[in-house]
Amino acid sequence: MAKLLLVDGHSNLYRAFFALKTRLSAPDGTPTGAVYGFLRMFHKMLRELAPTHVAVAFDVSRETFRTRMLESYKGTRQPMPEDLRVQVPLVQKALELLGVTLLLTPDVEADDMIASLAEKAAAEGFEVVIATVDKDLMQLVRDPHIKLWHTRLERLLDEQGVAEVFGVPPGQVVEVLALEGDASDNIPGCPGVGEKTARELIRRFGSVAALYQHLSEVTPPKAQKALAENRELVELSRTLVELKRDVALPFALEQLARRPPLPELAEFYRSLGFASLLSELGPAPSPPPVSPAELPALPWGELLPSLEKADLLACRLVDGQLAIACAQGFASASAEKALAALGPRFFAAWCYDAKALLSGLRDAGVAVERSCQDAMLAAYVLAPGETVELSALCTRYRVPAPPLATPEGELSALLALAPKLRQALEAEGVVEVYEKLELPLIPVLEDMERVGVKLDVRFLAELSTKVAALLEAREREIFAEAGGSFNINSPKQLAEVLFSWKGMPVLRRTSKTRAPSTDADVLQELALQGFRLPALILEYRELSKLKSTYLDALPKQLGPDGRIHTRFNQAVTATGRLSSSDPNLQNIPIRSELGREVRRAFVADAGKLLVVADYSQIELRVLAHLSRDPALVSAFERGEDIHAATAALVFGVASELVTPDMRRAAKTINFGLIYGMGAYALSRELGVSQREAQAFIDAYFARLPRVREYLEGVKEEARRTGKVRTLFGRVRHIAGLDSENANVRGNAERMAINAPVQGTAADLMKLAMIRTYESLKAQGFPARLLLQVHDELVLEAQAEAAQDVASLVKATMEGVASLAVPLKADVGVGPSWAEAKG
DNA sequence: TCCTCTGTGCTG
DNA sequence: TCCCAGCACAGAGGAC
Repeated sequence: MAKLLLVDGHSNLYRAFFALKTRLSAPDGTPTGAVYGFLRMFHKMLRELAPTHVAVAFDVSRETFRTRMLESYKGTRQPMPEDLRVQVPLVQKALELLGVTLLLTPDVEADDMIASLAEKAAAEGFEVVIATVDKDLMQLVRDPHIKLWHTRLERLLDEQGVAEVFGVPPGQVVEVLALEGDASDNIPGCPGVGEKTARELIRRFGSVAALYQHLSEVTPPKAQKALAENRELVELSRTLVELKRDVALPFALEQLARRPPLPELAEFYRSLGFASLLSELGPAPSPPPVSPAELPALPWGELLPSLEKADLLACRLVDGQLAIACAQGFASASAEKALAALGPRFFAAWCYDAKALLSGLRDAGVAVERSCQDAMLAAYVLAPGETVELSALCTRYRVPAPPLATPEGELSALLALAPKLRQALEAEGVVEVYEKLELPLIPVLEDMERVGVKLDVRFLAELSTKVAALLEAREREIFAEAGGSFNINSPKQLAEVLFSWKGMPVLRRTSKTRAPSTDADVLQELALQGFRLPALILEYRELSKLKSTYLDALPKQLGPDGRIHTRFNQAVTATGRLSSSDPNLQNIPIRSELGREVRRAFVADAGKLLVVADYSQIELRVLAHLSRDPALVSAFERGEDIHAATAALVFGVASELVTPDMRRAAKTINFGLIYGMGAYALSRELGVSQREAQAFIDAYFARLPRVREYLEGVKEEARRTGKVRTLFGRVRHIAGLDSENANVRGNAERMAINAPVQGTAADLMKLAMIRTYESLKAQGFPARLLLQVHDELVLEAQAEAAQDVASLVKATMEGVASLAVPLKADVGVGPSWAEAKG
């Protein structure tokens, strides 16, 4: 297939210039940093994108039709720095020697030229890729045949990619830029409306025109006022950012076909001192830089017989179509058609990131209830905590990396990786974890992400206003006490105030830079010593954290449906847990009273209720099972308060004589065990001497000897094999167990102790989620899983069904495995997360 | 300008 | 010299 690469010369050259400023020059002293940076990037694109046609566009004059529309348009722009200007002819010469067509058209901006050319080529059946860092070119990705190679992110963006990176889909890029302006192009936008507001407003209203039709509904009031006052400027900005797509093209597209580099190129590179770029030119001076062997693109009907016979398939989504590859080549068809043709063989096909694939298929109107094979997850269970990037996998499993940014490149990499991954899963003994836990979890997580959780934004806004007032009051007190103003949020400035101005003692230094620490522990201690400022700072910090991370940040993540759609990442943690991001909903406050208020904002939709279920003491129960310690097991079997029971045991008193302090100490040791805590950490935690802490630990192990034996056994196994396993066979590789450095070794040992416990709990929860999801579906319950917070599940159910759902979830969680101790789950029902848990 | 690092703090 | 596993914020300073 013909593929046209259009390079925005201007933005890429500027970027290369600033990145490599003053760091390179030719033997004669001419600066060459920008030339080098540009060419290195250019060669990389040729390699990764493998285009058949290439052109690079440069601006040649500053006078264009736009300058006439806005006097200031580009008027205030700095002239090109001299050091950069002298490099332009060098870049152009190199490109010519590379056999690349230059587009230098007076009176037309390079962006307009690119726009016109891209649309023409797309109409003629080209795949078009535009290489730029400029935001305004993103508008062109509206056309499904046009994609954007973001040279900074080194990522190929399709329509969805633009939406991810820019915040709105390509069709709305112009609308957003009309509001926020574009500093690099001197587009004013609306003063007072920045990046965040602009994107939120367009997400809500859709366009500048619609925004002005509903101006009275615009919030915040500040934005409404700014928009009302700058209507003309906004509308002019909108005209300016819209690219011209009707520039006459004085040549045929075929003239842009790549030509072999000229023999003089090598000499030219040598004269500039670009030794490393010479290797890009290949062994001989003349052969064209052709990409490595690619899968041939074939019409669907032609590939189909091969697909039906093939024993290895790879797939991915391309523009809403499902592309399928086998050794003979690749082809794409509508998701529906492709899935119908594949039938159950889809489940054996390999993709990268199946959750994204399933989600895309669903967007394309096809709901698949089971996942296909996933190279990302296979790589994850093989080496959790390591990167699962596709290019890294190619290196790790020794398969040649094709141009991975292209669909055919990714598909051929998957075809090469799949057998290696399958073999490695078997060799490592993690096939079960992959097939029974990770793959079945994919549709569950996809559904949770899609459903999202409703947020009461008005409640958060009110709370934010209250906290803002409290913060201002605290700030005044702090400045009065400090005797001057400073940025309280800056640890550096705060340290200056506390330790230099006020002369308080430096209690601890940070580990990375040895700067005086100002963390909560230090402030707490200083407050205890009678200083007033640290106590105020502690209060300020709590409020500030709450406001910036939760009260103000969460509403910004709201989807158009009024719900928050977090991402549950399945291939991140080293222990097998999930993680949550964008936003992280696994760290919503609960420990402090004010923080807990945030959970009131997570609410059930009308007519529904939230059902919350959390495992009680899951990790300690896992430890009891793994160690089979009789005292621990029987305490759980009898359903005792586990911390009180261990306190009675360790302190040798009857259970009714356990004091709160004794229970607290036992609780700390119980938790500490799971983390491999030592006497030093325990002494700090309990506020006792290290000797006393050691005595506690000795007493603990004397009463619970099997726990000690288990922990020693895990360390021994880890030292012998370099890895540890969960009850379900999930593996974690651990380095450093034989290190000479006691610090490194201690860290490794603690990881070895913690991973099986934390990981087994994670496995149990994953299985419980899969079963809950299946049961709800099979029994037709009007309820959906929404969130997982490691040992807790949050569901939303029709109010009438909520109690039954609660019973089902509880039974499912408790019955997920039969351990040496019972599993216990507590459930609650309520209108909000806070109330359902209470 | 954007990106990365650092310190800090929230959760289980 | 802190106790495992995460993610996100603000500030500060350098740069593919």
